[in-house]
Amino acid sequence: MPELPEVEVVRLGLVDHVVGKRLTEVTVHDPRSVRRHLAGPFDLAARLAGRTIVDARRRGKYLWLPLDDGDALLCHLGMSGQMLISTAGAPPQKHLRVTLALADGTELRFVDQRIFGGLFISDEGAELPAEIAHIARDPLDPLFDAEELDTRIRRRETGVKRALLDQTLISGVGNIYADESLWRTPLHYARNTRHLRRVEVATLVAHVRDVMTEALAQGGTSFDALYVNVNGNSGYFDRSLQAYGQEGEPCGRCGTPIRRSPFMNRSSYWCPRCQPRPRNGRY
DNA sequence: GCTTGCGCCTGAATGC
DNA sequence: TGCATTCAGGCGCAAG
Repeated sequence: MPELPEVEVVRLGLVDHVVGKRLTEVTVHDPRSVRRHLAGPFDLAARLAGRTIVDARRRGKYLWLPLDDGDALLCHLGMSGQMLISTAGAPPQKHLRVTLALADGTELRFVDQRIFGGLFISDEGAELPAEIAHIARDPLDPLFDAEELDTRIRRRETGVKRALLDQTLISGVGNIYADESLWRTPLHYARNTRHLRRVEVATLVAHVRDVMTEALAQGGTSFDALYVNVNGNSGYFDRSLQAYGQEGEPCGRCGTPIRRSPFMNRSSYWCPRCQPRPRNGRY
């Protein structure tokens, strides 16, 4: 599934393949993929036709394409979304949801098996769409403020992994990178944010940034010039994961079998020795 | 205001 | 073999 590094790879692909180009016709094949565009699929298509894409930007896992009229086309890939460049007339992909035809004869195609992602237009959203203004900066953003995060996270009364997944505190962190960063620090996912020490928060944030930077470096290598890549199989996951998905495997530090615990209707992977479960909520 | 949990989806994997 | 159930995940929003 696309996490921040994969989304950044997609953004770079969009810069290369669609920025500066004019949209000629937009076809919505499945209205569920534009459900966040409240005016409906026909309105979305009509407003995009004839517009020129002037940039490709990102905040956290959101992408947006500023248009020449000041509006922006927002995109979230969700769990399974892909942005593909095709030549017009190429056979449709199995889960093709929206086709955006470009004046040069190519097509930008939004393909999404599970429809957790989607497209919508933000009025006057070229600079920063209002719909995503609540999303915090991510750790790869030059203006990311680690001091501010430290203050806000330690004011919270919640588990540290919940905080990592809260996009209003820090964006771009999904379940996989949360587990990897907590393993590296190391911290148990249920540690109370209120009782974290400054150095623990600082170390955690440094590891989040490292994990993402490493994944970005490796994800970029699988990028194909004709394919705005986003299938999550960046190769990084196969080689480098220390915690996520490693249930029963020996911890890379101490050899203790990695454990899997239910967490927010999904899973958390952790080393019971390096990341001991807090007993009273403080530790 | 802050925190928590549900529902949206599909298809692979698992259970009976 | 075939049908039913479970699981995975990010995010918005309603409820607590």
